[in-house]
Amino acid sequence: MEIYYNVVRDADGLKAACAELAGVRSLGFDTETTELDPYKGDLRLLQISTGAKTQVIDLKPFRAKGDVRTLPELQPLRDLLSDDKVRKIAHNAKFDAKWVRYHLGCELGGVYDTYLASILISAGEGERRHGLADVVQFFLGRTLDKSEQVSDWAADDLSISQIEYAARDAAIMPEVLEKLEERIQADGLADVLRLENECVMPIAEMELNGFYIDQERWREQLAKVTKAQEKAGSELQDMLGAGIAQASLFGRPEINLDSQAQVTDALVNLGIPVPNTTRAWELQPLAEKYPVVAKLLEYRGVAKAMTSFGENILEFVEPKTGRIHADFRQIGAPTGRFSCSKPNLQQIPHEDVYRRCFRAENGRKLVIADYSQIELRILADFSQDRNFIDAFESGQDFHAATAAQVFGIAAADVTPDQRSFAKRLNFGVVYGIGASRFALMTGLSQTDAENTLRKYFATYPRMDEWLRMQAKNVLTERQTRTRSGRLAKFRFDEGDRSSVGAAQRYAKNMPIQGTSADILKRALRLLHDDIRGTSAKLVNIVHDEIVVECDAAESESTAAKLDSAMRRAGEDYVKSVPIKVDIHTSDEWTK
DNA sequence: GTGAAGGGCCAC
DNA sequence: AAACGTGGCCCTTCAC
Repeated sequence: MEIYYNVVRDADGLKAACAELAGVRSLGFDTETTELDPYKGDLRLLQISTGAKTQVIDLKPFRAKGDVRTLPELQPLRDLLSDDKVRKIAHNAKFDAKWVRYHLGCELGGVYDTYLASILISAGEGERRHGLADVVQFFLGRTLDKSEQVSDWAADDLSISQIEYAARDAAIMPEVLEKLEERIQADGLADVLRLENECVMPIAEMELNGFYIDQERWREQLAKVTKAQEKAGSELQDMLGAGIAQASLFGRPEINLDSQAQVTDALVNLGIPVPNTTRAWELQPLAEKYPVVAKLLEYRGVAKAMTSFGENILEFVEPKTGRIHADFRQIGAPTGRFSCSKPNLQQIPHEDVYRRCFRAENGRKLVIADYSQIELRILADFSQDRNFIDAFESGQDFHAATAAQVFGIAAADVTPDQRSFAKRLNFGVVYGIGASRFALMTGLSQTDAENTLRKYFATYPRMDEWLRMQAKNVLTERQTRTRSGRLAKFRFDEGDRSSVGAAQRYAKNMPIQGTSADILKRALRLLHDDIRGTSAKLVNIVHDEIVVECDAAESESTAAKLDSAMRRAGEDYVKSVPIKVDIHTSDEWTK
């Protein structure tokens, strides 16, 4: 493909290029960088394309004149990039947005992300990849050469081949958008794509902000866990070894305590009836009778703490900021939920010993907010069940209210046991639980579990109806949606009961889990706009929770903004059930 | 040596 | 026989 491009290397050239681009409403956009991490490398090229002509802006000569974050002659470029009335079509725009934000000091406005669009179109059918070359191949039927992607972008003089590669990636974007838009419109995905596009910049900012971790505190905790692991490990080794015949000159063979196979063998040698798996919930009943099983569970606990939540997390601290900048995937799950890695800040244990290590920097506060029972409220709204909605509207303890209705007693008479039952029921139905699993979970007999579920669904008949309808419709329609219009398609083998069952449970859960994700994403955008220009920074999200760090003096106004953004976002998608946000301010990421 | 699969377990 | 949804990370085991 012939490519028509112009390389910009000075202020006059930039001014001319920006003047030429002024008035164009939709532009292909891409960047080339010397590293993948904006804290570690330089932004080298920005490519901005009308499709017919591509401006390739080389920042290297500008960098020689001073700090490109503030250099006045780059202002026309910043104005163009931050203008949200000018659409920037980019593939995985979060990447480019982070570099623009950190290295040019402005937001990327008007994001249209072809990567997210492609994922939305595939609707959870996981067989397709979504790299730019894959998307171009699939939607345009053309092959895109990505071999220059990993070339040396720090070189003094870039090769013609590098420049052409860079220009081509931006130039192709308007065409990709056109093809994607046909499918987006046809599949009714325009609203959810807007939601996703508007969320890109808040997430880019959050990753740049990072979450402060008190390394000293973390290491103190780690030292305690290390001691506990050594102690539990050697005790467990002795207890397990007691069943093994004294073997060789070298004493008892050492058992690898992390190997299920070896541990299971050792337990069998001790005459312990080991269940099919050695998972904690299976072993728990044996722990009372057999001290060695209790010790195994204790060891597992500390070993998990050591490996998943040990020294390795500190390796992710960025030296320039002293903070952890994790990687958030915006459509991490087909339901629309985020996933998080390197490290996963969504799975830090609840215990204060871990969470208190994540804190505000000196002179600042954390404002921590989460949606109260958002998934149950969404289910209530989808099903329009009167009893269910009433329970929320009354404002009383929801699980207690369920218990009162299921057991046919007054709310005041609900025992803690009954409330706990109701709570597990409430969460179970969101996942499409069955009687046998509920029996296993609660210790009820199969019959009692069935009766309890029957009573539960009799209490909430419209909810029962809605869940059944979801399970029924998926068989013929093979798809379902969230409130934003996010689509999930299903593949299952009609002859295979387990695959049908799995699809039916997912059809019940996906609209609920996915609408919760819709709401969080909407809230992030509203918040982003409301805190612009203040000291507040988004630092973490965990499915139904948002953590913001701000100056201590601004904590009250930040809390009000966060509360308002989350509430409005909830009310955008849930109309007939009140939205409740629990919010508090703290020095640390604790309750 | 490297990578995939499976078990186990952390979060919501 | 079993079946409670979504992730990521660490470990062992096993194949290449």
